[in-house]
Amino acid sequence: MLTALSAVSDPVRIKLIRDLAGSADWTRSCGSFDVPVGKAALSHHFSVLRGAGLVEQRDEGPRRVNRLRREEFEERFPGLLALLLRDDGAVAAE
Amino acid sequence: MLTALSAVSDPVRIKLIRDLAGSADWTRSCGSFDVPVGKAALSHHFSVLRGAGLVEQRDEGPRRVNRLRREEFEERFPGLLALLLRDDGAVAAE
DNA sequence: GGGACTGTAAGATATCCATCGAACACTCGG
DNA sequence: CCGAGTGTTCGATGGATATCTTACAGTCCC
Repeated sequence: MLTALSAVSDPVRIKLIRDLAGSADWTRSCGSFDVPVGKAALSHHFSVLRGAGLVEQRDEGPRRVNRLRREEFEERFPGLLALLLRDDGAVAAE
Repeated sequence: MLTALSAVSDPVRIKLIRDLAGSADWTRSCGSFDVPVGKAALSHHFSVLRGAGLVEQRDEGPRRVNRLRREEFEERFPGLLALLLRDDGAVAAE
């Protein structure tokens, strides 16, 4: 539980989750997100999201594509994903 | 939103919230919680919870008593408080 | 096979934050 | 007024973590 809450307490990771939520499963490679960090940090953030059970990854040729684990996450932490996806703009405002 | 999520990503603060949820409003002074930190750190944690809008404080003679702002917090972050109060033991397990 | 591209791993740095100890402000009861 | 009790503030410290740079491991295409 602390793992999930910490994973979700980062502006970069929230943006990743939101972008991922707005795309179909397995359509977004790691490099396709517009976040202001280098690829090493990005890789780290995906690792954290994976560790929290929020994101699943799969190799597809040279790229690694992602999927938001909606159902699994909802079962373990009911309402948390919905909370993150609502209220757009609240992140940047703080 | 990040403020609230960060506030809630700490084992000491989660314990405070849960203990507070199990008590009537304005019945718990700051020193009445069984957490393994000194009073300076405890004061800091209450400050964070206050800043996140989760807790309200009031002076009552020499003591400072607390109240969980259930309705207000539920309105701003639907489902988050319920998530924290459910699944006892999940914090210690991580 | 040699580049281009994508992502990870390792090491270094820097910042944030949880904690503590000590000093201070306040209230109450002798 | 003084001491006990309660909580805050300040400065310092240590640990976690977000970030970068560089180097490496893949895959694909020419």
